[in-house]
Amino acid sequence: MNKSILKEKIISIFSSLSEQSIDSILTHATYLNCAKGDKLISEGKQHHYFYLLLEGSVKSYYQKESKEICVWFAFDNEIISTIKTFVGESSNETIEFLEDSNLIRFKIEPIKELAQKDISIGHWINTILTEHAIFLETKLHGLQFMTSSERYNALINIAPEILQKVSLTDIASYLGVSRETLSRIRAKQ
Amino acid sequence: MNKSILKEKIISIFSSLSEQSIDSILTHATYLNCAKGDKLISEGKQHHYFYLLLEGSVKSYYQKESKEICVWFAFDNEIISTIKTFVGESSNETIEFLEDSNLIRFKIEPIKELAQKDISIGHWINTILTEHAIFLETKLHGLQFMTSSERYNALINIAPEILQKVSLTDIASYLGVSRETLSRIRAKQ
DNA sequence: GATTTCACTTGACAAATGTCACAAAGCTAT
DNA sequence: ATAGCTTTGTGACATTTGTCAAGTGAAATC
Repeated sequence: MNKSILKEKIISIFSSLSEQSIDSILTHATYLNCAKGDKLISEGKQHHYFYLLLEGSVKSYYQKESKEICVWFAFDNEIISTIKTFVGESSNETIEFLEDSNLIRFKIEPIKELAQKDISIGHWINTILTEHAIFLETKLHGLQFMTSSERYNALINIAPEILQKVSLTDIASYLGVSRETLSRIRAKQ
Repeated sequence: MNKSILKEKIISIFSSLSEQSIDSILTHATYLNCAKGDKLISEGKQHHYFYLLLEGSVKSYYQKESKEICVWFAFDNEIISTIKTFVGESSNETIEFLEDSNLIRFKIEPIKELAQKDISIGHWINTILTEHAIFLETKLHGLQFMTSSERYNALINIAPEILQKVSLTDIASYLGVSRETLSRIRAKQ
């Protein structure tokens, strides 16, 4: 994919940014292809990039003994990062591809420096952080407020495509129930 | 409390900001006293301010039928807001004082406008958002990863003062267990 | 086409937690 | 001090969910 097609796509996704700001961001961007099963960010490690997932899907999970507990999933045109690596600490999540994917990699530090000069980039990062916080609050609310079957129904209402892309095992851990319990929830409907 | 003492205090808390930035923020600030039981922000309503809690304590909770489910607590020198009201939507949390408290109220919109001009204020808001997101992730991780007694022990290790200021009923809902279960967890130790 | 592998389902049982009811202890105001 | 209210603790029981084990079905591999 050449730079100009990339730029088209980025302009449409980062609609809040001026073309000039996008140009300065693209200076620190690289196009990438990754295969199903590849790990993008690993638990316990620092990581100096964040990503825009152009096409494909990933899951983010914690490791608990031999089990994985999914925290979130991302699909086409979503920003991928972890807060911890974004502030320079080591990640507590692993991010893994659910299918062959292509994405754009951005180096965090230079973009943060840009944000110190270009206020629209600062504002853009702000928006991403805010949206992430709202996502986390909504998820927390669901875990404390709703029964597991309510959470399941809410999920497939909001993001039905998840059933096509994500295994029921991963969805169960995302919902905070065992694989078997999710199976029974689905059987009752 | 007069303006100069206030300013001293704010300088020590907002250490990342220059004195000039603090001055411009203080233009939109008011000193406030509130009594135990008062509600600062109500579920379902918009709210145009955020706060710095100077002395005192608050709880933030969702209402579920007749029960309250606590989301977070705040004590001396902490910033108080809800993400939803910060982006102009109506709150899904209620914030209520656990004791007589004094605080500083900041009008959100003018401060956001300041952040568009003063990059250090933008960066400061950014830091608050990031810390909040890390708090939420940690809480989520605890809910999906730890048993209730592990969560209880983690809480009183990190914030032992919470036992003095917050009722066990509220702590139980914060931990995601019933009042009775928390009582039994405590009895076993 | 047979075999292996993987994802999912189902059953049986145990463990954790919620719910309801009531008792005990601590506060508040008179 | 006492009455009344709120908070916390405890017992009995029901419900939910997890765990272990076995079974099914579909896709992948040979």
